Amino acid sequence: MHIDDNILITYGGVARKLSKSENVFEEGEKPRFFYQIVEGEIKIFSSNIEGKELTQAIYVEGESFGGPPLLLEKPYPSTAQATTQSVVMRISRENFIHILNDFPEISRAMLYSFAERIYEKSEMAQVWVGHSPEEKIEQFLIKNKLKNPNDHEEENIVPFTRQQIADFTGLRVETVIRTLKKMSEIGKVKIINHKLYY
Amino acid sequence: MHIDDNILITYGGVARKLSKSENVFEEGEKPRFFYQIVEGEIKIFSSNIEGKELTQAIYVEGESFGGPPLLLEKPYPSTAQATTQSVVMRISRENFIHILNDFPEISRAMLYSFAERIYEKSEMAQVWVGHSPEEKIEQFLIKNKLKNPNDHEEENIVPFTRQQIADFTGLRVETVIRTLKKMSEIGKVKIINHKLYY
DNA sequence: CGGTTACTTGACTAGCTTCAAGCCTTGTGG
DNA sequence: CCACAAGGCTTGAAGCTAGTCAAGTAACCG
Repeated sequence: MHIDDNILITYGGVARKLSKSENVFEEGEKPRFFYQIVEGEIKIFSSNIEGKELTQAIYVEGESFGGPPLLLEKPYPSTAQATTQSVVMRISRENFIHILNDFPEISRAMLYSFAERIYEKSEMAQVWVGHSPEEKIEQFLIKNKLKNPNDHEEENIVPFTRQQIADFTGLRVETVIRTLKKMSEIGKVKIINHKLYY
Repeated sequence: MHIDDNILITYGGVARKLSKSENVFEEGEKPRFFYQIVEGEIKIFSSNIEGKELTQAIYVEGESFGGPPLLLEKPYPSTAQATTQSVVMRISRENFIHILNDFPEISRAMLYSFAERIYEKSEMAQVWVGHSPEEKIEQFLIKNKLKNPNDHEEENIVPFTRQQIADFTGLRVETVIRTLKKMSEIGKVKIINHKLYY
């Protein structure tokens, strides 16, 4: 889902710069804006009382986020945080709805984009059904590989740290490390100089 | 999300009766139809190799399901199964898209319905973040209570079997039973005559 | 009232988490 | 260009606890 920047600006869109680790919005807050990433990377996560995080998604340049809670006017179920210095454009709920009304094709694109997100989240369940760490990690790697269809020919570097894999799968770093080691021994992944290939 | 039955019929909708435990579609299949429940209850779940199931959602009369994979033309990530004798109406992808084009208000309602489903799935993550069984079960019960806003005054019966709670939370029945017992001892839930109140 | 489904309990085990400590890699500033 | 800081990775040992298996008991439905 990507709305042309010019349209956003016409409807009152304002760009804002975020430093690394800065939050765009936080779990529990009431939504006020629609956000689209101009530059950088935004991570969506929820956390429990002990501070453990579960990463729900990572969005990059051109993608939008926070739409569903905004439309429904329900508090954010998760926090959005810049993982790197970023620039996001934001626009009020009111104007966002004007755009949906004025541009049926954007409305339609949004429907497909939401469908995509539901589909991804269902797939994510596959990661969570897996009872062994190996199953979870493998599902995660598979899901991720499918997202980069150019790369299906050979093993490619996995652009995640062990901690990120842990946050996505709900495992501990140490478990991820030990499991990946085991997986590399049986040839399911390659680890060269600490870098992970799948 | 509910489309008027007459509209569905006008666009070639056909009703089909399902016995208990019969599948509407299965994980991996290619979607061909849009489904809406006329009567009964449909459970959506994914399973791993060992046959363990994770329930993703339960839909009832008037609700539709299977939309996202159909729109995206991607294989079903989960299986849909009647939990009780049911009747579902189905309509081809082509005609479903005609409806979306012919009725902008249905298209809009669908967008909000998808937003709702994304929101619910994000909330569901809260269930999975919880590392202790107690945390998971409590999150599940909270989520469920919020869905019945009429019932917020006192403790109400929980309309799920322990097995269903287990399938939703990814725990084992025995663990659910033992945890609920513990929770009833500290007053978080009530168990009267094997029935659960929260 | 008989059969089926749901619930319960106990004992045991595997393996994930936790804690603690140390190593490697990368980027930055002098 | 080098040194050092910071973040990421790795390892070991020990404990906890959810899962498993097995064997019941209780409730519900026709």
